[in-house]
Amino acid sequence: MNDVTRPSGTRAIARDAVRARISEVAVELFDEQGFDSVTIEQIAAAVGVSPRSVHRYFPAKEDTVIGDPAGWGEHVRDQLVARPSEEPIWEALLASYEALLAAPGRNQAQGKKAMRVLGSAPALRARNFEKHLLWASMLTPVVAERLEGDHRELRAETIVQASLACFDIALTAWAEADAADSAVDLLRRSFGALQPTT
Amino acid sequence: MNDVTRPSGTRAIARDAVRARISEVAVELFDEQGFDSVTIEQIAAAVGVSPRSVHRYFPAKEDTVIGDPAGWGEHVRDQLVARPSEEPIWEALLASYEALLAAPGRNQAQGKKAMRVLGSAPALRARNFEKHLLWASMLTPVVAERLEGDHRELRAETIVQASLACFDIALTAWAEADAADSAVDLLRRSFGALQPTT
DNA sequence: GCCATAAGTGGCAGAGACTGACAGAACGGG
DNA sequence: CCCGTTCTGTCAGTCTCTGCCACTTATGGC
Repeated sequence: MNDVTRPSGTRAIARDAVRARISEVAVELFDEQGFDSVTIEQIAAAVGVSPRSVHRYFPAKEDTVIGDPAGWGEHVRDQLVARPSEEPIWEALLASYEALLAAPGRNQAQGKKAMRVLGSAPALRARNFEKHLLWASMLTPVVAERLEGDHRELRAETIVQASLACFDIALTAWAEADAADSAVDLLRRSFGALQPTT
Repeated sequence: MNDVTRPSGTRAIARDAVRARISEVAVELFDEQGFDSVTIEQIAAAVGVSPRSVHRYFPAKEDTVIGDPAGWGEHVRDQLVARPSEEPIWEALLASYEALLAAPGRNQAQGKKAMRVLGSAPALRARNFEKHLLWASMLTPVVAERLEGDHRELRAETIVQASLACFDIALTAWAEADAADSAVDLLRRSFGALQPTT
């Protein structure tokens, strides 16, 4: 996951570290006190930087939890493109998301806490949806390519959004459940509830 | 358009009228200048009320465009409950949304402008998604009631979210299209791209 | 018709998120 | 070691949103 930026430098490393630290502290505080009652000032004080710097790393308060949408979105898209073209689209999408869940750099415990916090505040869930829209714009062209018949664009959009909804539902259920089911199992189950028409 | 506030029940009438007027003016301004560059103060001045009052009618700036989520959500749920129980769930959901589109009080032209504005700003799209979450929480129990087999809750959640995605996609496409297709046609087409497994 | 009550409104003060500008500190390359 | 780049903190400011209080006005009981 660490795309150690080529420009050999202590600076880039330090920046990533500070960024990760802010995110970590923020999620911790949100989990304890609730998203709304934690101020940027508190986060900054806990980390040991100025409030201005927190805003430099994360444009919006919600981004401290969401992370970098574009990076993971590209990951999913690349997985999807790599799937064999004769594979049904729904299975290809499922496999792509599974690959994301299995990707390195996804700390299970911390990821679960982040998901739990993410579900606690409407503002966060809404911001998370923005990420989904970004992913949708990346995935829809790939899906449309594979479809046949009329209205490919609209159908592709529908299928992609539905798959993202499955992804979101599975992760939400996983974060709330008592660890009885794995995220992958929930994802497969959610995908199993729908089927694109041919 | 300007209702004289003469008869009995002046307060309730005036309240609804002011609320509608604020929403109308706000959407108009957002469409002209963009959501972010219009301030509450401008809206208040254009309507002829104080900024404080605008916030009294609409807790958040985005709500001037979104409207009242709970009211329409109940409308959809009531429609769904009223559908015959032997009807396939996917058809029942489609019929419920169709009834919403045909409901009185949905001005076609103004609705289209609102949808266009709604798609223009991330903050608005996010807020719209919160409406979807509210609707989902109302519809999921009804859908779960109709399902059979295992994992009813998760499957119901998946089906409801997918249907809401269809609803959103159809309206977005309708607002952007050159009026070639009606909203109902687009909705049916989007629903047609998916099918819940039995 | 008169008056007490409740509802609605406006103005004020303040918290909090976010932004731009600028000066100083830390770091990396030469 | 020096200089330019990068990062950071401070300051000032905008805007959304929320209590609070005083004032106006419609409503209902008499």
